[in-house]
Amino acid sequence: MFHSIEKKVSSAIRAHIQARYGVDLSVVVEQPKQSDLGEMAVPAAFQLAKQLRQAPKKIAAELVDEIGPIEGVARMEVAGNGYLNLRLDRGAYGAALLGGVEAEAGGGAGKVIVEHTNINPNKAAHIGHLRNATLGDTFVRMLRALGQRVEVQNYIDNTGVQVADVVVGFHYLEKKTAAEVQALIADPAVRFDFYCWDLYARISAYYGENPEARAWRAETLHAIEAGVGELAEMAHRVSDAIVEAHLATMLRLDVEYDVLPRESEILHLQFWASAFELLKQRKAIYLEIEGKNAGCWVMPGLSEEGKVIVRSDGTVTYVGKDIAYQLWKFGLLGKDFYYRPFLTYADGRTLWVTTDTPSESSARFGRGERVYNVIDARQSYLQDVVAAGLRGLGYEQQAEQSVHFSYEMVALSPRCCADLGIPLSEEDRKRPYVEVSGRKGLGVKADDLMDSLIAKALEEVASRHAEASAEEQKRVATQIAIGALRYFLLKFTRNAVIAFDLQEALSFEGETGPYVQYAAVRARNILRKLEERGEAIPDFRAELSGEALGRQLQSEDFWQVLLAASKADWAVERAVTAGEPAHVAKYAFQLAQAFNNFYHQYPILQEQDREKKVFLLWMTDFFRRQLERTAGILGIRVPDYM
RNA sequence: GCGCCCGUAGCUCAGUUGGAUAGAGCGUCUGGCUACGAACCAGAAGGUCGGCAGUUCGAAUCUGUCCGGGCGCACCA
Repeated sequence: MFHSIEKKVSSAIRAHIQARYGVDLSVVVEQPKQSDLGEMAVPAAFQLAKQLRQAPKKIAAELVDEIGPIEGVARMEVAGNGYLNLRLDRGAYGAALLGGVEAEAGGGAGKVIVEHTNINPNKAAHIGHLRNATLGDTFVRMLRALGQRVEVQNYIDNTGVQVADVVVGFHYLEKKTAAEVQALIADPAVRFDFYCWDLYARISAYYGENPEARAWRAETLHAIEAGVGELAEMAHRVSDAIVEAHLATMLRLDVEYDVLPRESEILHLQFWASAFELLKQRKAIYLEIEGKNAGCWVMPGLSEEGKVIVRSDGTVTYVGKDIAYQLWKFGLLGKDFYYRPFLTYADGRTLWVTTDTPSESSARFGRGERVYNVIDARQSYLQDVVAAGLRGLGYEQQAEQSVHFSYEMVALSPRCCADLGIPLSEEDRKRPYVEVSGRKGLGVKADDLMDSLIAKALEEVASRHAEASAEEQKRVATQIAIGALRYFLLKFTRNAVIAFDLQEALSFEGETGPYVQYAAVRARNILRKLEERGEAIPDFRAELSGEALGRQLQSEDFWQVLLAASKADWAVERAVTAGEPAHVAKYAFQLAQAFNNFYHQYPILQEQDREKKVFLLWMTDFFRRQLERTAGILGIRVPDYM
C-alpha cells in the first residue's frame, strides 16, 4: 500500500520535472526524520538546484504550486531548505487497507537458488552454523514473501577431510570397526554428533603432536574416494548420521531445505571432468610449466602466480569442484544428478537428496537464474575464484548473478568463555572476542544453546501459567526460546562480528524475539477477550465508512500506528534490496514497540464510543496480522499466550 | 607486503546508499500494575560519529592519509 503510493509520487514528480525543466531526474522518496513532517519527503529540489543554478527553496516552491494533485496525497509543502514534504490522505489510506487492497506480488520470473547451512557432516552444529542457517532461511522467507520462486540447497561435503578425520579417529585412535560405529549411532544413550565433536578435537590435537599420523588421513581420503572397504563404509555411516542430526537441529529452528546436493555424487557422476573439459577448451585455465606451480592447471588473474585448480598429481582442489557445482546450479554443466526422497516435512514437502543411480523420480533442481551462496566472509577469496571461473568460461551474466551472501563470524566474548568454563590464555582474555574452533572443540553447540534457552523460557512460562499442562508449557517455551534465538542472530547486520554472549542471548526483554511475540500475543488477547465477554468481532468493512476512518485517523497516535503497520511489505522489499534480514528484524521490533505503546495508552475493550471502539478493534486486528506475517518471515512463531 | 571488514552513548549495535535536531536496546536513576497480564509503558542522564585534511549548498555516510582492532592471501577444505 505504502509502496504503491510511493511509486506514484515518484513517477508523478519525475514526469513533472521532465516536462517543466527538461531534466530527467530519478526521484527519491525518503522518510522524514520526524513524523510531524509528513509521511514522505522528496529532496528533488536539492538535486535540481545544481543543474538549474537556483535556490532549492525556490524550486521546491514552484514544484508545490505547479504539480497537480497526486492520488492518495492530501497535501504537499516546502520544508527546511527545500524539502518537499507530503501528507497522505488518511481516510483514503485507511479505507484502502480496510478494503484489503494489497500489493501485487511481483517476484522475478526465474528461479532463485539459495544455498545455506553447508555444515561439514563430522560433528555437532555450533552457533556459527546457526547464524548461517538463520540468515539463509530468513532471506529465503523474505524472497518468497515477495512472490519469488526459491530453491533451497544445503550442500553436504560427505567425502572431505573433516569427515575423513573423524573416521581416522574411530579407526586408528579408538580401534572401532564400521559395525561398532554403527552400534554407537544406534545407541539412544549416545549423542553421536556430540561424540564426534569431541573425537574431532582429539584427532586434531593428535595430528599436532604426531605429524606423521596425517598419512592416515590421506589413506582414508583415498578409501573414501574409491568407495570400497571398511574406512569408506565408516565414512558413509558417520556422515549420514551427522547429516540427520544437523537436519534435526535445524528443524528445531524451523529451517527446511529442498535438496541436499552431495559431494559424493559430484565425484561419482564426474562433474569435475565435465567442468575441467570446459575450462580447458575455453582457456580459462592453463598448464603451468615453470615456477612453483609447475605441472599444475592454474587460473590466472587473481594473484601474480594464479590460483591452482588442479594439482601436479592430477587431483582437483576444492575450488575446482566448487566451480563445477556452481556451473550446475546455473544449468551450465551439461550434467545432472539423480534424486531420491530423503524425508518428508510436517507440511508434506519432500526433501530430496542426490544419488548416482538413475531413478524414476521426476524431481529436478538447479537451473537457477540467480544464486545466493550463504558463506562466511572468510571465504570471500574462494568465492571470487568461483566467480572468476564463470567469467573465464564466458558466463559473464551468471558471474554477475552469483552472489556471495557473506556474513562475519560468530565469536565468543571472553566473559562468555568464562561462563562456559572454557579456559583462555592470558592473551585471549584481553581480546574483544575469541574465535570458535571446531578443531579445538571450542564453541557452543547449537542444541545445547537451544536447550538452555528452552529451560529458561520454561521457568518464565511455568511461573505465569501454572495451570497449563506440562506439554503445553513446553511447547510455548520452545516457541519463545526459538524466537529469542532467531531474533538474536538476525538483529546484527551481516558484516558485524557477533561476540556471542550467553547472558545477552538468554535475555527476553528489550529488543528481542519475545518482545515481538509478546506484542502480537497482546493483540490476540484483546480480540479473544472480546469474544469471551460475549461480543462478536465487528464486521469492520460494514461498520467503518471512509468518513469514520478519516475522523479517527485525525488522531496522530492512531495514524502513526496504522502507518507503521501498513509498511510491512515495503520494509521487506527494502530489506531484500539491501540484502539485510536485520532490517526486517528491526522493523518487526519497531512495529511491536509502536503497538505496545498504543496498547498501554488506549483501553480498547473499555471504549464507550461505538465508532471508536470498532476502529480500535480493527487497528488491533490489522496490527496483529501484519506483525504475525513479519514474524513469520523472520521464522518466529507467535505462541498462544505468554 | 597485498586485499576485504570494523571503529558511533558506560556496554552491544542501527543509521533508509550524501540530507532536516545522530537513534535503539541493555545498564544507571525516577515514576507507573483496575487483568486488554508489567516478558510492558512513561521520563531523565549519557555523543568531538577513532584523528587530520579534502570534495559541496550539506558528510557518521564519498576521497586521501594516519591510528587502533579483526579476517583472508596453500598443490587445506
